[in-house]
Amino acid sequence: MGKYHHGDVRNVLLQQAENILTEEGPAGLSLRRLARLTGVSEAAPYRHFDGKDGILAAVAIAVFERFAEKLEVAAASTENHEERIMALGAAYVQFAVEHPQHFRLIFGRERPPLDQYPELREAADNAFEVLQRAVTSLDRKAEMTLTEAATAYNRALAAWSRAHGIAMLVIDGLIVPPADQDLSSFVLGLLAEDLTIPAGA
Amino acid sequence: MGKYHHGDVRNVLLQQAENILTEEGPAGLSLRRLARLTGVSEAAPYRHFDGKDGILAAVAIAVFERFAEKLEVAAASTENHEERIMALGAAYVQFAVEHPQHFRLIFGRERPPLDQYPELREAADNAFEVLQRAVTSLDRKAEMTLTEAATAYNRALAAWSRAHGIAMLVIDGLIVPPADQDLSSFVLGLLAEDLTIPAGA
DNA sequence: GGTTAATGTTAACAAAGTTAACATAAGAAA
DNA sequence: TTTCTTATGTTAACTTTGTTAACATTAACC
Repeated sequence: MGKYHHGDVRNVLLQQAENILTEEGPAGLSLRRLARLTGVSEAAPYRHFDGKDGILAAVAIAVFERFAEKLEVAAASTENHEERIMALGAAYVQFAVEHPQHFRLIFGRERPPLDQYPELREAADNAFEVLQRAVTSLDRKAEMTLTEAATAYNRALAAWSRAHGIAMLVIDGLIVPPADQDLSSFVLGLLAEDLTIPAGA
Repeated sequence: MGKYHHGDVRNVLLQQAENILTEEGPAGLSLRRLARLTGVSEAAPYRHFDGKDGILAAVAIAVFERFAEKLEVAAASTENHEERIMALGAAYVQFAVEHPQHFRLIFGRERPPLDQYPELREAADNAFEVLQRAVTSLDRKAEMTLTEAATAYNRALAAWSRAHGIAMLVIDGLIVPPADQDLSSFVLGLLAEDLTIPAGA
């Protein structure tokens, strides 16, 4: 009863890994369980991946790619610079809220170190580059002075940081979005909030 | 050779746990290793803590308390509202950068669930309350209209989010602070950055 | 002193990551 | 086709970890 070769075990493992991850987070993902659920021997995954980190890296790469896509769509939604920043921030947070486990995977402790998986680093860099390019309007960089470029870069970091912070704090339950408002308008409100104090103080 | 009772094993375990955590992060902390390093049997920790999560919770509580202290000091450093927000943000990020592992412990996946450890929840709430009180100037709340209070609350969230995002991204190596500038001025610059676009665009 | 609770200990268990040793399939080379 | 090599699977082992049970010792209190 040679039930050897199952077809493309690698992809099935990846898909299954992502399912588990979505439902239970990285804590619930064990190689052995993954193998069992996939209907393959407990050592089989090692033929296709560099151990557990290898699988996590592979999933993380896929997630980064989808994340980058969402960001690109958001960036393309408008030509206006401010609106674009807003759209990006909203998309950033939305992705985190819709796929908290995926978001945690690519930003959390369980993500394998970037410098050990070049493709992972590449996927990450690519996603962030979408952000940076959109926010700093790199296509006009040639016209910028050095200080202008520096300022633009800092604005990018500031916007990114805020979106990231909101995303983290919301999926962590530390910020609870008001129930009487939809998420995106809440997020947009936060993103637009200045630190400058209003007139009457 | 009855080397029973060692004194207060609980505190020694806690201290040792924090040492390990500082050097290797939560990944490197195993109960058995902790026990061995402490010079006690491998099951002894269970007499003092509710398993691994119990130890992590205890350490996290201590960290939250120190974190809250730092924030309080920063909040008390100035009377000016804007400056206070800045000081808080800077202190927030500084804590994260100086104690990345501790910061990750209290905000990351390895932190035991707040609703399972009431004291942990309390410690967390306390720290965040320092933030919120300082930023919304709760002492003047009586004079605020409802919308003013809501605005102030949102400003608090926005400022917190940005500081949190900066902290996360910096300790994750995703934002690299410029080498030719000291950290706090870099952070202050980011915190002060508005999303509004400069005049010439 | 004797009882009881707190605090240690050792021994066992299941689950996990990983590797080694072996088996089988598929494809290239003869 | 036959053979050699490589890719892919399998089982079995080893180590580490979290956790609990069963038992030992100390301290505290009547």
